[in-house]
Amino acid sequence: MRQSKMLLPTLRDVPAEAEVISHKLMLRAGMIRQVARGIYDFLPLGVRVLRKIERIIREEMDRAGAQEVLLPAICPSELWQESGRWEKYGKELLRIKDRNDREFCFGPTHEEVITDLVRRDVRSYRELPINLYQIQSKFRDEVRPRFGLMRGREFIMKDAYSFHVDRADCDREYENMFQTYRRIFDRCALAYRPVEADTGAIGGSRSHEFQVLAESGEDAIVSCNACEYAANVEKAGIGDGTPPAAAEPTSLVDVPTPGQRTIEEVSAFMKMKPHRFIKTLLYVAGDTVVVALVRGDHALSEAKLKDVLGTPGVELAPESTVEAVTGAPVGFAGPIGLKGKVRLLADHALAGITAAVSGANKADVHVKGVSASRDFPNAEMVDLRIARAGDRCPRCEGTFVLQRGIEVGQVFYLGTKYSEALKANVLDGEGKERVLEMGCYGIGVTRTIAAAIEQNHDDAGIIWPMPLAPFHVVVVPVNVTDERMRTTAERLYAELTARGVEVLFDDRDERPGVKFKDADLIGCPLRITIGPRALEHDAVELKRRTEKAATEVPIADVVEQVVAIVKAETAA
RNA sequence: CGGGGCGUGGCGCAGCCUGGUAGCGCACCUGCCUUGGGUGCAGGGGGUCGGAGGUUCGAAUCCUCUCGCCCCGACCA
Repeated sequence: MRQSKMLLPTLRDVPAEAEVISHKLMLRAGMIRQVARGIYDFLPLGVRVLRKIERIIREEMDRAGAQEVLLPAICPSELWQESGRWEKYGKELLRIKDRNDREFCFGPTHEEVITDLVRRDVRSYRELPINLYQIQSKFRDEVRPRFGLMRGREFIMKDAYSFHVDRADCDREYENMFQTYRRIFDRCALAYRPVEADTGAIGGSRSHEFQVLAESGEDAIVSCNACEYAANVEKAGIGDGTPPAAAEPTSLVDVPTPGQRTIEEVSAFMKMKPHRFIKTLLYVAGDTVVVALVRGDHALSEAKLKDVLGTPGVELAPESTVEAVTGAPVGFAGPIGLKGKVRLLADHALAGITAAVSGANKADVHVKGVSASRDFPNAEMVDLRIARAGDRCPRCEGTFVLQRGIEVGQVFYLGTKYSEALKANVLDGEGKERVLEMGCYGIGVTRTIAAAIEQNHDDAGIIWPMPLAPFHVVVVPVNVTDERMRTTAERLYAELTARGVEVLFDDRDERPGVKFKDADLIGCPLRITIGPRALEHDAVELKRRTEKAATEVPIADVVEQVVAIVKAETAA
């Protein structure tokens, strides 16, 4: 591609809208432009990178035995009514009506549509297993789109859905997809970790996220410093900590704490460390009220609470419920003397705690001397808290380190959640109807681009790994008005292109400095510079984007060298 | 949805407090110069100051409403 002809508007200044590095660099490099909140144009350079990732995904999904389909972006509400998600998905579902007032949504994910397809066209166990995938724009009317491509309202996703006659086969495919995802992200040259994850709104029972490690990541993950265990903090199992020193229960004493509601406030007011407190949180799950206790310095994981309760979701109880159950305004709840039948759950870290402080279920009063065994013996002891650095690994003697990650992919074991709702059955070998077991597997394609840049850049710009690079090499004649430089560059451009190398040819009549700055910003892995110095000995300069210095290569050899490097670094 | 901030040529900004008819850098166009890390000189084009209403002789500037965008908290690929 000739740069003089390419729509490649690089920017010297960073548009004010951008905050994180990937967003800034994509704007500056002329890859994307914002059209509306969370909605972007892809310019030619951006599209080239997008296609690279898509290609890797297609190759690996096909290799894994999946088949590509293309489902509609616009989905009829009826299917979503059938699964129950028309109501449940909430405002994130971008809804529209056609001219006849019939309701549709722009698909945020496609379990309903694919399950509908399969229930209509797959009748026999002999046609299974089947894994269908697509690469398509998805729409989620996010509360808070952010960070450019990291969280858009329209974004490109690879989504795959597999269907099986039994659990064992679905498990097999889960593993197959897990390994396929490893290959995909390995080929994208990303530093990532698969971590155990919550199943979220999509539903299901087993899930891993693929997290690209990056400071700017929105997710917090913990990984064991001794074994392979890694998980999202909201999901991570926590091994047994040191039990609190056994102490004789002390008697309960009310402490007036006027207006002190949060742990921080009461802790400061009473001059006691937060870990001596019991945080009492009221949740509603469906129509039952649950009281959850965690230690004052810990945070409750709603994902874990949800799992423990086996409900699709939990919400903090409204003020009126808190007052009805505790008899006190919000801020003074405690485990002692709750009214009515409520389910009481306590985090493991509270087992055996003595001389703790909690709310007294009276306005402006806390109580000290609380003892777990004496004062809430009926509480179910469960894992409720968000993991932190230093927590004990559930699998070994190691401890957790905390990292931030960008979730670029997730695999789910879905089970029969959708097949049951949509009545997707097949006949098995005995002629009996079986509800299909399902798995689903997503990759945020556009988010992967952002993640790749977060991980591969320097002060001058992007540093593409070869497999994702929009061009393998940029050819820069220092001065196009010089006859020999120009013709040499033209020749190399033609020869490299003929050999299958993707070349950006900077044929613009610009100063060398401008060209070098743009080349660094765009970040092609290789640069060939054609200038007077090397040309004197019939050579050009070959430089890697990762390196400062160039090496002189005879003109006669440079094509072979570049071809060899590109081949080596794009090998599947 | 709550809290904070910002809307002035393509991008980055000044001007607003203290009303007087729009400016700077970059980019863009023309010409000459220059050609190894965002070159120099000269000339030039481009802006309903986010929108609507109001105050005023006069509004980018003051007031009201509204729309958009960004950041911080509850969601997810």
